[in-house]
Amino acid sequence: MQSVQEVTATMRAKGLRATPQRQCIIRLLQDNHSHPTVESLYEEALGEMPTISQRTVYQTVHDLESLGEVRLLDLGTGSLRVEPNLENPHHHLACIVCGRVVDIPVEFPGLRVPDDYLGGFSVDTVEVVFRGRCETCT
Amino acid sequence: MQSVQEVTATMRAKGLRATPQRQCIIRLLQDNHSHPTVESLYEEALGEMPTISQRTVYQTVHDLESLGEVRLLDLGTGSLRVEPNLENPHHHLACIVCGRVVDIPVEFPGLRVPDDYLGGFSVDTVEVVFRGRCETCT
DNA sequence: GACCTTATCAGCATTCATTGCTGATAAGCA
DNA sequence: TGCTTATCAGCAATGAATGCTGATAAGGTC
Repeated sequence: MQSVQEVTATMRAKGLRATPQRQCIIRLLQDNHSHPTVESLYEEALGEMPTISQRTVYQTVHDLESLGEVRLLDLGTGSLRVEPNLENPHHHLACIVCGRVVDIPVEFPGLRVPDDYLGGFSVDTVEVVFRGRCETCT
Repeated sequence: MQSVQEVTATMRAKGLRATPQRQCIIRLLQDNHSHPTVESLYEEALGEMPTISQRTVYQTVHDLESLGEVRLLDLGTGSLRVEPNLENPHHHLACIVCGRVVDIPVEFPGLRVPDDYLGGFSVDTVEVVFRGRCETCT
């Protein structure tokens, strides 16, 4: 995602208000490669804004998705995860025990649906998920 | 998955009881390529067994997973989907609108995590999900 | 800087998928 | 046929996510 200044500018350009709550969440997502859940984002935000509500975090994260600043991942870990790193295309490696997710910044050429199997589908995205156990969960 | 007879034999061998409810669900899954949700399986089962409970369907489906007869997929469509086709390795194409899932029986060579990025992870499975819109949802 | 309009917020209730729990039932063995 | 005990039905409970509403404050205007 872009810098806090750029994102807030984009929000204002779209008629959205750059509230302290939103700026706080945007700040917490800067250079964040931990794929946080909304819950963990919320808990971090509580440190800076003791009255922020979980609802606001959900809303903000969805707003940021609409603006194209983050992606919301469902990797089967039970809850939504926020992915602010859209600049470098990559795939994911997820721990089936603790839910930790790390980026695999590799492109796999030839990863497309053969025409025979398309059956009228129009494909937008390809997602590769490697699953296993991380070092501490082995 | 194997035939109804084979699966029930496997269950008995493992000390599980082959109840009519379980046999009904196993039958509904035979040659089923629709990736049904538990809810839809339950509704189909109600036609044959009007008193079966959703809870039983959940339990049975998990039991079948433990026996290695089915896989339970979370493709981000909001609910669990049952995959009885484990014989032919394949990936998935999912409609982001209606949740329909079809198999893509293609293997992609070279789909592995480069050692540089493993970081102590031991990888068990690779899953490729193509997302888009199916013909009727376009 | 003060004012006003209205998007946003906090907090709570609600939904939906899934799992926990318990007395009653029936599968499969002797 | 009878007995033991896994399984079932039905309901309550959990957890993630969303809907709702009065109160609040962001940001443009004067």
